[in-house]
Amino acid sequence: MLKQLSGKWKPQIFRLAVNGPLRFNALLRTIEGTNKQSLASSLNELVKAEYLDKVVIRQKPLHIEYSLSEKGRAVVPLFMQLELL
Amino acid sequence: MLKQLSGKWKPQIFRLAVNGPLRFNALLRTIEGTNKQSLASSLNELVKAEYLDKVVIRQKPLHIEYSLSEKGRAVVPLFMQLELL
DNA sequence: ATCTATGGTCAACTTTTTCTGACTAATTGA
DNA sequence: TCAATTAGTCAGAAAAAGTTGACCATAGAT
Repeated sequence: MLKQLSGKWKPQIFRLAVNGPLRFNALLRTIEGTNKQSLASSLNELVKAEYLDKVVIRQKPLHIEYSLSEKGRAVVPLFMQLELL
Repeated sequence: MLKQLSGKWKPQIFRLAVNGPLRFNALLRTIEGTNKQSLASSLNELVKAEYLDKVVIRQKPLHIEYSLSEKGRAVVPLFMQLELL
């Protein structure tokens, strides 16, 4: 579990995901110091571990959204408590 | 926070610490596949992050005990919940 | 005095993780 | 048609984490 969420960028991705769906290039711009490769593998791992859902949005600019899955949302309140300690 | 508890051996150390004070060589024997160096730096980091207290026991066989600090004990119930997800 | 147990440290090496730069491929706008 | 935005992949380099084996110092038992 800790292993699934550990990594240099996963915590930040997780935090941002709480505020709504994420898009690849938006993350790349908002998370300072990161890079495509790391971001891509972090996102893939979070999807594989079922914390995030990856959805292709077939609209105006065809794009992809990463949003918290049910499992992902379940972990949020616990994390918030951990952060208060 | 996740960073402070991530590492190959820290989760196991933490789990064992819940059952009572830990001793260096005992850990080295009970955690399979580990080694002095990794154990030493994991313990030091956990002490630095104040999850563990390091206490020198001045008794029969003078030794050192690592036990959960208040902060460490506070995290335990949250971890138990996380593991149920 | 020597051996064992305590709890380490140190330098060098290996493995894993992260970063960099080049490249791809589909879609959209001018 | 050309350029930009979307979302990546790939190979190699660099950095971080983990492992190994040698060594050290104290204390207790033989």
